[in-house]
Amino acid sequence: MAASTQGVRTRTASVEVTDSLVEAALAILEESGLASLTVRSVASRAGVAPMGVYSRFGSKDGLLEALFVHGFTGLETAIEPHPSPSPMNRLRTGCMGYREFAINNPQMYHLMFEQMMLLEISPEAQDAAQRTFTILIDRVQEAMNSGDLSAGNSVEVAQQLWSAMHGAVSLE
Amino acid sequence: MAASTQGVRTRTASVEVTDSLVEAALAILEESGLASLTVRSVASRAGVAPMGVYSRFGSKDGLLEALFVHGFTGLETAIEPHPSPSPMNRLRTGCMGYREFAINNPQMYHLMFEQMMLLEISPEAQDAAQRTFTILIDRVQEAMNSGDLSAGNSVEVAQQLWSAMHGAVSLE
DNA sequence: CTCTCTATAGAACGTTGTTCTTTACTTGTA
DNA sequence: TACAAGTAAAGAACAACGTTCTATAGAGAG
Repeated sequence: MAASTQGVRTRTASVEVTDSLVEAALAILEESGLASLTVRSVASRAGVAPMGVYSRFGSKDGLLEALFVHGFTGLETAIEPHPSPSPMNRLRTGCMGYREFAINNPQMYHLMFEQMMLLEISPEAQDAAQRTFTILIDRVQEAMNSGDLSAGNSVEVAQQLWSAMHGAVSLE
Repeated sequence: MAASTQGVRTRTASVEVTDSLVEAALAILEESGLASLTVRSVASRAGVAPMGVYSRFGSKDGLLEALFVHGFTGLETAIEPHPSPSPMNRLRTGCMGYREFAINNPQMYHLMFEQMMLLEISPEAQDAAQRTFTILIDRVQEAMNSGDLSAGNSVEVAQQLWSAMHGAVSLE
């Protein structure tokens, strides 16, 4: 912030505090669950006052949204399939990566779809989710092009695939 | 309660207060969402003190669980298909009833799967959910018996069907 | 009619998200 | 180097939540 009115870059104290807060929140989320993720607990673990959360993220929801984006970034790399010559194989390993992510980060996975459903999410957060979904669409399209998957609307098929995966891991 | 030690049935004041609380909670849930469903707001709307919720349901979670059961009872009748000679038709109308229930009672639908995922639910509440799921299994089995659906494990197929439906309406 | 017991109303407690105020530090200037 | 100015953080404070406590009113038994 500040940066004053000049072009001079002001060293704004501790930029890494933002990362500390996110890290602390992630740790608490996976260790103790969403119920224990309070503004006070996160700030305390990060070594700052609760006010810090509001300076950086505006509100608790802002912090949750940062976690949301972080989660989708992680999911994006998780569904990045192993390099394989077979498009169908790439699609399969991507789906398995999705399942593993959900199983290994249950709290985070739950938070992500929690937010997606009931909290209105910012455009940039929506971008993060869309980007991940696009990867799935690309994999489906590849499989269709190679003939491994019968041709059709790749977006719709990807949607159904996501639906099925989400439903399956939720029940699991 | 009490009912004293004798067999004499004591008229315990107002049994219908329990129903009033559930009704008030349902109204607030659909009108204003889960965030507005506080112990105070429910008790106030039902015309009793907050303590009433704890006398009847033990806690707020107890009240939510009562709503959970109520919701599954409603879902059960919603997926009860139109009488039709075709098993496949009955399965389809049941699935459409499921979707309509979710769309017409979004808050309730969300609450039901919210609870199912993160709150440990009592055996009787689990029964209510199981009973609903059993109906779906029966429909699938019927369709399999008639040959409309290729034979297989009806439970697994029903699970996949539910997963797909849940995923679809969640994204929708 | 009186006594006893139960269930309720209403206040109170601890914790939450959020805001306010004071303090201390960083930063640009003389 | 010393000083003025502005910002960010610390910690108290506030409203609302779930929950508990306590005193009271009201229903049944004798």
